[in-house]
Amino acid sequence: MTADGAASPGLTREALAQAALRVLERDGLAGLSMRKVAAEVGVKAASLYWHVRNKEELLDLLNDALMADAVAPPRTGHWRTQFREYCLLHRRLLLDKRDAAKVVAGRLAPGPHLIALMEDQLDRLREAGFSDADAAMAAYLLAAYVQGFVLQEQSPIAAAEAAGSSRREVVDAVADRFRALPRDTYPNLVALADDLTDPDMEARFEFGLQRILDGLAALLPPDRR
Amino acid sequence: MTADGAASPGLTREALAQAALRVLERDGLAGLSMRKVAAEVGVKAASLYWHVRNKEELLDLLNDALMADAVAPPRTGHWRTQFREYCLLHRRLLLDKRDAAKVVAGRLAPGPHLIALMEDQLDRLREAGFSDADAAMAAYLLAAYVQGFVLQEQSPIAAAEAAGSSRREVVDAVADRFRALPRDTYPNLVALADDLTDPDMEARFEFGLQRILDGLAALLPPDRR
DNA sequence: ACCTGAACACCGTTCAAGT
DNA sequence: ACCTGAACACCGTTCAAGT
Repeated sequence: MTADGAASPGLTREALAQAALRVLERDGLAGLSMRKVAAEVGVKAASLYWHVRNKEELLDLLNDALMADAVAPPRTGHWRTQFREYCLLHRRLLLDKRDAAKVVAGRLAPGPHLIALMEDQLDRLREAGFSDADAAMAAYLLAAYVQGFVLQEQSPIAAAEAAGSSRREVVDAVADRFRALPRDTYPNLVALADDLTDPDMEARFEFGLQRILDGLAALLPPDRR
Repeated sequence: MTADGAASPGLTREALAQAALRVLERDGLAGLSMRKVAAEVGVKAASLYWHVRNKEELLDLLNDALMADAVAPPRTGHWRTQFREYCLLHRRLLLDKRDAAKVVAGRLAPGPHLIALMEDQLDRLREAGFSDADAAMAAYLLAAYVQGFVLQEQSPIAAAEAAGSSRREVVDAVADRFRALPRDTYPNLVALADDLTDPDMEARFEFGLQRILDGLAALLPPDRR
């Protein structure tokens, strides 16, 4: 069927990645074991090592599978709105798959899907007028922001779920801790307890995003901002 | 000796945190087990559960212990230079302790040391002229940036070490992969391969930091920027 | 070429039992 | 009040052996 002449309908690395994706969704990253992925694909754990060097390599495959659904926003309008949209989409993508940020974080070998995304982003940044060096730095900065933010946003949820309480409860507990501090040594924490624990993460994400975009805009000549 | 009247020289939670810190430095986060921390403190693993609910709680203690060495920069000069210094120090702190960013990331319950730090930062931000809401958001943004950046920076090093190759080798390999891409479909990645893999993380960190500070400055009335 | 059984050296956590 | 032995239900990985 395929051009490479191999007839084997057997285990593909792609099939492995999909299986890992299902286990991730079901059991989270902490529950993702070689044994479970193997079972998911109808095989024993030891067999996986024929297809993959070790678990780390399986996570690389999973990483790329997570990026498979990434889409680029329409290439119309100001570069600022394009990149705002880019970051919102990327956050959504990571947020929608369980523990996705944890899988992606600190994994520097980009898979083919991420590579395609980077190419597109760099193209837009250069067209917007950024220098080569600035475009490279800006792409890195935006990716780091989104990943870092979602990691911060998603991990406590998982931890709270594991402990059996809701996100809302956890946040409220933190706010209460702030308010309960001695006002004379922690006047600012007491005063800003509500602002610090505002549960509207959407707004929080947007705030940081706008600051970064403002900062990037300042690199451009005034007529291109 | 102490005011609380307890004579027990036995295991403190503080001693546990210090032991965890030593194990972390020696074996990394992946090698940090309850059994090893117990051994480090001369006790069996099961005993730890008398002092701590579970491993998660031990990691909370470790988290706070990591923040114990944090220092605040001098409160002189422009708010911008104060917060630049703050972020540089915070990055240094995380970078100097093995896997520190991984421990800290996504752990939202702040320990006493982090609480003191937040109080100080909020105070400076408000004095600089930020509104309550903006000060809260800004503190979060800066912390998220530093943690996210160091996580990205530190994890691959650990992975490379585990695989037996140096960071330099890994980065070069990525650059080679970019350059080896077909130039017609990935012209930007090929052209910017060097910029994208610039190993000067110090400069990369500074770039993002300056963009964020620029963006924050734009929130202030012109005369206070 | 691909899969398995069995083993090795580990995990976190619980719990009855000790002192 | 604090610690232990022993057990349970897991891990990732290797390797000889199967087909």
